[in-house]
Amino acid sequence: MTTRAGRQGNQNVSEIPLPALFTQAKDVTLAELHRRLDEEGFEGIRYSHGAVFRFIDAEGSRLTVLAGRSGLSKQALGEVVTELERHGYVERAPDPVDHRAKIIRLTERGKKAQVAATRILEDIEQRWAQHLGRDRIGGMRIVLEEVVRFEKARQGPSRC
Amino acid sequence: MTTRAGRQGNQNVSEIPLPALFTQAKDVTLAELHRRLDEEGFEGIRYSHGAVFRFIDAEGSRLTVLAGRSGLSKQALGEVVTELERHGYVERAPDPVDHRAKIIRLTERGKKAQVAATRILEDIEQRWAQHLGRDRIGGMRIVLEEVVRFEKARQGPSRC
DNA sequence: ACGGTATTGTCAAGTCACCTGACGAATCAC
DNA sequence: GTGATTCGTCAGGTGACTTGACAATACCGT
Repeated sequence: MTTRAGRQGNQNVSEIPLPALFTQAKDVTLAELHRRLDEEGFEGIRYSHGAVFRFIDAEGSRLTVLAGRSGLSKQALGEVVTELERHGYVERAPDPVDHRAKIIRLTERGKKAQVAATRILEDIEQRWAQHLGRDRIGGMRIVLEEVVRFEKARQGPSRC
Repeated sequence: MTTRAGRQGNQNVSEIPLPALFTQAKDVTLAELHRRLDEEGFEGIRYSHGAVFRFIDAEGSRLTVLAGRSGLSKQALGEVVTELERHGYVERAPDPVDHRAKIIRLTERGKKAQVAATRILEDIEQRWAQHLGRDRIGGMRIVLEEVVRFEKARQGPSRC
């Protein structure tokens, strides 16, 4: 039995809507990334943790800075940091200059996880390139970035 | 030529991770879709409602069928249906054959919203095509679909 | 006709990824 | 030095899901 719906009087059933297509692409990529991270011993890493791994500075960053860069609220990011701290990927150190602030820093384990995640994502992209064409995957990346930039420019101007 | 960064081992910031890229593409598309639906008088439509609009049959569908097609649990889908019912997009009618089941059917308003959503998404894609190249957008779509199929084939066999 | 099993949809409760509002502590601006 | 601002946390809420339990109904073999 086919899992396809296909009985709707409309012809283009195979035309999967754009948001669904993007979501599926994200989901399969993330599933593979997390599966392989887990495989390598980096357990408990979830989607939202990327906000830290992606934006943290080598010498550590303040929570507020991380929140700003990731676009999350500082409360949300604080929770993510607590979670990562519990798993041993980051640590909170008091800022010697500003006693209100704490500096969030990757532990050794955190740095290794960061490197592993980058490597796995590159590997996934390379495998796609091998099977579906290097120029086609590269083109997809570029067009996606342009699409995002284009739509943000269209929607953004209202934002102050 | 363009501002592209070669992968020379330099940790250039412009290499946005794939999951983030897909998520951003989804977000800007969905923002535009919902903004324009709202503009046309179709209010209260949210992301999860697509599970109904995408998979419902013209003559109506059972909740269980919709859940199966969308991949959601029937509880989750039931909640979505209740929400859409409250906004007047769908209605629950008892199945005359099977008294356990209820048939979920689009109202006139629901059908108009469905048509509008399809039209808006086509329009968004066409505008991208005009500004960024028809073949490039078409290519992105095809490659994305292949990527999803490829990854699902890779991940799928181990499941179940 | 009857008892066992499978199916339909709903209720309850929990998880994850966010959000806003309120707040004490520390720093900055004048 | 007093007031305003900034830093991170606590409390509580929402949206989009999940699993488990359940009554009502339908199906099936005897």
